[in-house]
Parts: sequence; C-alpha cells; structure tokens
Amino acid sequence: HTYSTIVCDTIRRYKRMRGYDVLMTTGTDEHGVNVERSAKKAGVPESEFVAKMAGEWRGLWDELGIQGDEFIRTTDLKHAHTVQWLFRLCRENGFVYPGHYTGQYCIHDNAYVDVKAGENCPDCGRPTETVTEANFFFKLSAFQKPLLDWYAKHPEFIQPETRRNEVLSFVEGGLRDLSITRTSIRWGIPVPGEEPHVFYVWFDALIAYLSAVGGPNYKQHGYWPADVHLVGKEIIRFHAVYWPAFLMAAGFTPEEMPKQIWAHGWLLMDSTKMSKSLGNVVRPRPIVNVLGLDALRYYLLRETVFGQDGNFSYDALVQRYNSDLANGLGNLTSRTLTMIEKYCGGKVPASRTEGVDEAEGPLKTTAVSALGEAPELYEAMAFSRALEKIWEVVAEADRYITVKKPWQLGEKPEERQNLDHVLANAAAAIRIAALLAHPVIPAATQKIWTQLGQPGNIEEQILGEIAWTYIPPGTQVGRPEALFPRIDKSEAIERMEAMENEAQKPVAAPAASATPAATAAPQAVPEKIGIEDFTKVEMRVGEVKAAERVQGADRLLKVTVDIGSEVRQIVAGIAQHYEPEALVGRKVVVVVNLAPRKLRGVESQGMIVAASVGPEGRPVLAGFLEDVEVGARLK
RNA sequence: UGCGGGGUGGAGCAGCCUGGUAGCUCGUCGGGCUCAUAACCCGAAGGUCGUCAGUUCAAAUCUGACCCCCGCAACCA
Repeated sequence: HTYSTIVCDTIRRYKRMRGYDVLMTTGTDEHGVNVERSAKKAGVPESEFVAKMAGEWRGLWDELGIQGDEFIRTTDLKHAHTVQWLFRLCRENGFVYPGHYTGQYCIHDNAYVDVKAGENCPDCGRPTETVTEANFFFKLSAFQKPLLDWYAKHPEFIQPETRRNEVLSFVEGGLRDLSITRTSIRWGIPVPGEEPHVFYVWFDALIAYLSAVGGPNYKQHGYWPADVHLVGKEIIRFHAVYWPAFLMAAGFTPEEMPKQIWAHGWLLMDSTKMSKSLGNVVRPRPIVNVLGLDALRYYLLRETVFGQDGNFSYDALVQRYNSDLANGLGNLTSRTLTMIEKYCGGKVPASRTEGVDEAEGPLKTTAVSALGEAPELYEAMAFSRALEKIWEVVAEADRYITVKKPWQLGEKPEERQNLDHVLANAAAAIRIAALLAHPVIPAATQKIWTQLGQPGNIEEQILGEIAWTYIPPGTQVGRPEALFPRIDKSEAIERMEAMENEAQKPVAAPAASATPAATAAPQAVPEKIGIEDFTKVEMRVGEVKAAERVQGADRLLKVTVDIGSEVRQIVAGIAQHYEPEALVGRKVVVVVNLAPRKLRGVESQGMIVAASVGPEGRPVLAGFLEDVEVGARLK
C-alpha cells in the first residue's frame, strides 16, 4: 500500500505541475467480518478498532509526506449516504432483486468459505454447513454486453494490457449476478428499509471513490469522474468490472465513468509476494529513517517497471541511493554550487550571449529532450524511464563540467567569461533536472530549488512552460549542503534491518489496507491461553506401521500410525523431506482428537507433530530421546 | 494439473506492443581529473538476447513448438 500510495502521490504532484487541479483520495475499508472478528479478539468495539486502524494509516501517510486530499473511511457517514443513494438508483433502475445466497458457512469462524459442500473450513478445519440466506443481488449479468462495448470503445480503460486481456476473457466468459448484501454480518452499512441487511464489501468499498468527491452531489463538487484508479493487480476485476457496472446501473453517463484503471504489480521480496502472514513485509519507516523519504520514493519508481512485479532488496535500494542520488544528482549540485561560491562569490554568473561552443551542445540537447520526453513518460506511467531520461541530464552535466574544467578557468582571469558561462550552463541544467524530478523526489528538489536561489516553491512551477532558461545572473545561491550523504552499504542495511526487527516485535503495526478497495486483514493479537485450552489438545505417542506417498501429491505421505488404542491413517505434508521407508518403526507425536479432514481424497485422522524449520518451514518430526510406550499421552 | 511471472555480458534489470544501432545501475581492468559527497570523466574486456523452427531484405523484438526457473492454488489437520 505504501507503494500504491507513493505512486499515486507522484502522479498527483506531476499533474499539479502540469497545471491541473488534482484531487487524490485514499482511505480505509472498515467494514466486514474480518473487522468484526478482529475487534472481538482485541476486545474492543468495532468503531474503536477501526478508528485506531485509520489513525495509524493516516499517521503513516503523514510521516511519508503524502498529501492525500481526501481520506475516506468507509465508516464515514457521508460514505454510508453515498452507498445507500447508489443502491436506491440501481434498484429504481431495476438492477437489484432479492434472492438467496447459498454457500458453505463455517460456524466457528462466522464466515462463508470458498469450498464445496461437505468440505471442511480451510481456516479452522471444522466442518462447514450449507447455509442459505436471503440477500439482494446486483444484476451483473445484464452488463456483460455494455461492459464489453465499453472496453472496446475505451481500450485505454484497463491498463496495462495484460490485465486488460485478463478482464476481457473473464467478462466474455459470462457474468454471474452478484450478492451485494448480507444478513449474517452486523458490521456494515445498513440497506435502507431492509434491515438487518447490510452491504457486502464490494458494494461498499468501491463506492468510497465517489463519496470522496461529494457523493450524490458529485456534479456540484466537480472532481468526478476520476482520471485514474490505481490498484493492485489482485483487485483489478472489482475495479474494471463491478465498479463500472454499478455506475452504469445507477445511470451514470459515459462521460461520468472513470477514465482509467491502472493495475500495478506486486513488490516481491526475493521473488515472493510480501505478505503479513509470511512476515516478510518491509516497512517503510526504517528506510525513511536511514535514507530518507525521497530515497524510498526514487527507488520504488526507478527500479521497477510500473505495472510489472518488482523486486525489493535493501542492497539495490542502497545501491540506487548511492549511485543515482548521492553520486549523481547530489554530487552534481554540490560541485556546481561550490564553484559558484568559490569563483563567483556565491552569485549565479552570466552566460555568454553569443558563441555556442561545441561542448554545451549535447548538454542543451539532452536537457531539451528530457523536457519534452519526461512529461510524456510520466503521463504514460513509465516512471522508471522518465527518471532514466532525467538522469541523462545529470550525466551530461557532469561530463560537460569535466570537459570544460571550470576549476582551471578559475585560475586565469582572461577566462572569466568562459568560466561564468560554464557555471551558468551547469546551474541551468540542474534547475531542469530538479524540476522534472520533483514529482518523485519532492523534498530534495525543493532544497535544490532553494539552493539555486529560486523564489517560492518548486511545486508551483508549471512543467509545460519550462524551457532551457538561465538563472538570472546575480542570483544569490545557498550554501552547498549534501542532499544525499553517501552511506556505507552494509552499515545502512544493518541499521535498516535492526529497525525492521525492532518494528516486528510490538504487536499491532497497521495491518489493514489503504486503498479504498482492498480487503482489510488486520493481524490478530496473539493471546495467551489457559491450561484448559491446552488440555483440549490430546497428543499421544504413536508408532509408524507403514507409510506411502499419496498419488498425485508431491508433498503428502499417507502414514499408518499405531497410537495404542487404535491404528490411525494420517496424511502428513512431509513427503519432500522424509522417505516413506525411513519412517516405519519410528515413534512420533500425534494429535489424536483433531477433526478428520480429507486431503487429496485421502482421509487424515490426526496430525503428526513436527517442527517447522528455517524460512521455508522444513518439517522435522518430533521424537523422544528415551524409549516411550506407544499411546502415552503428552501433557 | 491449473493460473500468473520470468529466462538479455559476472550480478540486478530495461528494451519486445510500434522488427533495422543490444541500453541502464553495479562489478572488473587501464587511464584522466582534483571543483565535488573517496566523487566525476574517458577507454577496454565481457552478450549464440533459453532452445528449435517459421515469417521477413532484416528478429532480443512477430508466429509456432519445446526446455528451464520462480510464485500461488490444488496437497503441509
């Protein structure tokens, strides 16, 4: 989410610099079973739980300097009004009808689970029940044709293209009507006049986009339709299918449809998706503390191609920081300012008016071409290429300075004009690079702006109006100051990892979702259990009588275990680490009172206890150093 | 088995949609410079662009088949 939101913020800053009036919204999705359950676990009312969650996110955005213009919480009153209003419109237009939803329900978890009838709950393993509840359906099926027409007419609606194809084939495959209300959930927006129905997640969270810009009064508000919704690729379907369908159903005109849905990729940690359950989430705070916010922003946008999955590594992060920011832009600024200070008394010198010399040609060409292309690349969300283009200016300026050797010109009074000219050119190039890079690294470029003696805020500059211009001669520059101090790689990584580990310890870092449309999955607070809970688990010593591989499964072994009173058949996921033959005769620990569960068609009547070792969780069977009697209970 | 991502000098990645010069960061070697944050500049070595076939005057790029790697689910009760 930090990634999405930083990208979003960059777009916002870019658009502002193009002279647009931009409104960016972000927020939290606060309804649903997950929240209900987590709040219960934490022993606080839902409202309190979500308020805390929202506060944490807001705090994080503040720390990250992200200036969302609207922070929508789905528990906001105005959002409830918008949802109810949209529902009424859809209903009046005949796209909502009452029906029944039938699914597998887990009583223990209090939630529908996505399994076939007769299967057990994937979370807790208990049997599920087939439950039918009355709820309202949205006639999504009626929108197959309109949506396909819409996609055809607006090929740019879904980006990037691979995602578009995915959605297209999904819609072409036929659309099923959508259940949009629940009576089994309490924590949600009430369906007007139909209590105890509350709205189900998608007919709630998605609508937050509209709530942020006036809700029913979106026309007067003036910021609708959205130019772009930025989402993770896992939720593209909801944004590209459900959302436009809801709007069409409510009678929104083609001009009032969002213009584009951009699905970005995932940030992978060593090629695995970052997820809270894997515990491999990289938190932004340590990075910001050690390298600075701009470094994080720069890295995220420079290192990965927007739209594809990207890899995160501390190594690459520090690498980029040192080479591009410290040695590149930072050092260029520093050397230029130092020379202006030293040779020109801290005032920007005058450029020569006539006579172009051969060395400055490439510098101007590069800068002018960056001025032309970088904005186009921003426009196309090709951030990494935009930055590459901008950094060509930095490289060219370094080259130019090296070729002209102003420090030598400074020794000779008769070269005064040439010296002035060189430094004026360098300053002009830095000015352009800073302007173009501002959406990505706002703080550093503002510093450069000020150091160059430029008045006001850099963000107020309009990109379209910028050309190769010299800074007015005589402008007083600021003291050179290291914008991005170079940092030793291993030391930086150590510090960040130390802080990361520190952050892992305390319980509740914000663990919900930031985009209005992602599902919230707050982390459970680890509870202490009493002895009575422990005694519920019955573990006994068993002896393996036979073991064989389960057909068609790479990881499963079917193990026959004698537990004294009886012989059980247990399926264990250890086939990759234990040969069946080697297990026979071995004493193992078995959980015997676990509900049976079918795995790959084979019933498993218990669980063999094993340690989970290393990051990949390699199983190592528990055993005894002394001889033990089969059937002995563990307590 | 299904779904997704990928295979481009030593490492990590761009380029592929819209064929024509293989680019970037790091690393290695040699040189220059000393204004600057041990930085910056120049040069060099190093690439059958996974394989095979096809289309084409021309293929990293388009088409087809195949191989390999990674993630997710199916299968860790």
